[in-house]
Amino acid sequence: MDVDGKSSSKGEEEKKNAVVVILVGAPGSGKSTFCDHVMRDTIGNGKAGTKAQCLTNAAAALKDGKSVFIDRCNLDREQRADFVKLGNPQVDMHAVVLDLPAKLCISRSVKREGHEGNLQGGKAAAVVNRMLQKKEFPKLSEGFSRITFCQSESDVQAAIDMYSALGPQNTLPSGSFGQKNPDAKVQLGIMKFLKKVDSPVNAVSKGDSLKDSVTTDKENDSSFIGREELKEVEEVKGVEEVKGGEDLAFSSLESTSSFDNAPTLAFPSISTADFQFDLEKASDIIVEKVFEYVSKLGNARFVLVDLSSGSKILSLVRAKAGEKNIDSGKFLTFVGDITRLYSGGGLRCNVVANAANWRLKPGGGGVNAAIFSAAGPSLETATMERAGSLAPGKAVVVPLPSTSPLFCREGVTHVIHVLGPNMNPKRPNFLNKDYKKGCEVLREAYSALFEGFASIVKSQETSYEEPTGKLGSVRLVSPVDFKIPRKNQISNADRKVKREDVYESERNKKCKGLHEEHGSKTGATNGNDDAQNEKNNGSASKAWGAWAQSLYRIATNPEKHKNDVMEISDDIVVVNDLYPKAKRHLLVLARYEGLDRLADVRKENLQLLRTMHDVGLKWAEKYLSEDKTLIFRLGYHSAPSMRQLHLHVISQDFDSKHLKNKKHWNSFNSAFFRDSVDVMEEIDKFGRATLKDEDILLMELRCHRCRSAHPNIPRLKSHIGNCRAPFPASLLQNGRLLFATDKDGTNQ
DNA sequence: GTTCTAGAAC
DNA sequence: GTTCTAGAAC
Repeated sequence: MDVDGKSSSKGEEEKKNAVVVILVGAPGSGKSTFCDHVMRDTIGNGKAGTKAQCLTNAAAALKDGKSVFIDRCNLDREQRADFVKLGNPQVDMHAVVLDLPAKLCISRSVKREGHEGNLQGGKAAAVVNRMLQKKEFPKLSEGFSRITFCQSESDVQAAIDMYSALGPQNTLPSGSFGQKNPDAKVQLGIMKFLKKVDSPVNAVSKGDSLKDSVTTDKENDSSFIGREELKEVEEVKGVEEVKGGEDLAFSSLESTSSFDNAPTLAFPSISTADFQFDLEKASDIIVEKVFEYVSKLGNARFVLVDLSSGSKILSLVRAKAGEKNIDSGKFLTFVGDITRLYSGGGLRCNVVANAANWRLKPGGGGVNAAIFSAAGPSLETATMERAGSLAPGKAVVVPLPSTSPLFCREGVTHVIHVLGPNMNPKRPNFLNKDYKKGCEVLREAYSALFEGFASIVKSQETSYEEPTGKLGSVRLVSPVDFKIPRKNQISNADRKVKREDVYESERNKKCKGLHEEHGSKTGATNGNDDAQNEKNNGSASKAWGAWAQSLYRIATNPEKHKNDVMEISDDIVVVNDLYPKAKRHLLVLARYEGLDRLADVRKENLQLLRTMHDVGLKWAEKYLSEDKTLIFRLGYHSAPSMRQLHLHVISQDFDSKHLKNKKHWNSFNSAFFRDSVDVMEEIDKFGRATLKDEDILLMELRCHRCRSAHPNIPRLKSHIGNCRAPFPASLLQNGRLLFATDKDGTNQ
């Protein structure tokens, strides 16, 4: 079935409400079923036609004033373009995206016999798999006035109901609806796709499901809002695409583009929720303050975030920002969860503002509860070290410990708590309708917030480790302060000096030196080391088990491991990995006490990273000269199992009996593996490297060259033994991969 | 029946 | 990090 015509009941004037609905989805996603449910009559009797026939039929049906549903896969933009052209000012173009779990599409396709696409049996899985890899979701900019995403059977049913009920007199709101977490990187393995019934791990809905969006829009009587919001989502999608390419799982590889890395502050509207501040007045102040700071802060971006898709404050602010001609590249509004901007929306924000309470404690509700909960207990500890309470109109900058999920998952380096004026009689510091005072305090609050952000931007532009100290009403404290145990109650002025002392003794001394000075410490038992870890991080960081100490021991006493060590210097030790995961797999260990993993690395370690990289390069080149078929990659694991910072230098054949499980594969072939070149760049720019959560290791198995998915390790290994596809473009950039060179110096 | 994964123990 | 092994998947 290619084209279905839905007859408009009667009369000429209904023509203007005719609609072309393009169904977008893989085979087995339920496009035909969708049409069957919505349609009364079908053109083409369910037989497949050519695209040309389909277009002709569709045009004819439209001429008759009928609505048309296009039932082809339409998974890429080019395919859709010709159908979009059918639209004209009298005809709305809609897209319905059936983005159901791959396992469902596959199992349906496999079952189906004699379906027009001739996709039976085993081939179906492969075809669906391939199509899903290449899918390009439709965007409003292609010419659609409405896009409905369906990501579950219930979404599909809701869409069917909606289109079935669509009479000739009514229209549906414009905009894009129902797309959930577009960044669902962690997918279930293919076997799970085929077998299990549960939905994808990341299918989180935050009230933006199809039904919610539609209702919200009705309540707000505005299709305009829907459309505008889509623009925001689209902008964010743009970001996602820039870095994501065709494979979401690899998006972070390319995420270091300068655009994406502009310092960005995400902030909720202060005081307008629980504190009941007037929205009109608040939106004026937001726009006024953003206007003031946007020009001051170079390429820094500001993002106003609200959870609800029908948010009044967002539309007010958007309209007023438009009037003031604020650069839309620097000030965005965003609908979504402020604690999942990157993982849920592809939007990278290094600083997040919290609408805090005066006690700076978790709980309450709204943004404050969400941020404390998402950041984990380390945020509370860190906050309490900065300040015990907060007055209205003030803000406090808190660097996030690298152990915080908000840091690892979302790339947030700082949280700025800000307290606004309160107009709610049930809350502390109630201003009793005194909006003169209220506006004053709200202005002060945004100034403090943006000054805090400015100070972070500034400190990152210059040296990350030289905080500018007190700035306006904002206290900025270097992240290193976390290393000071809480009991050290010292003045702020003393703190900086003290901090450097701590830093000097705990970080910069090399193992060798430390060993001489504190002989007992290096020989300390496991238990003591763990205690040290606990104390230093001020949070429940992963303790290193006894089995995780071997690299640490080698780095500390390389002379005792003469048989294993290939190179020793003051800074590094080179060893072969005891369980190599490829033909060549060696480790460059840092010989610095306290540098246990990438999360511990700061800007002052940049030279060390460069040294490690150069040593790794030297060894890779040596092996490349011996075997020109090898290809090398240098990088770090986001969360290593073994203590002591180590750089992996690993050939890309992955031909090894020691590569046995998903974790092994994904730790070298997902964003969990941080290329050394990217790590150095991030440390240089931001003082920290972005790290991926261990969740990503459970991701499906994909070939690192052609990106095809495989059901299990043995099959993957037999595939990679033969696959000669070129590597993905992202890996070929910036010297992430090292190839042997010909005599004339060109790459092979 | 064999193959493969994933969690616990080390 | 690996090894061991129960039980799921085939």
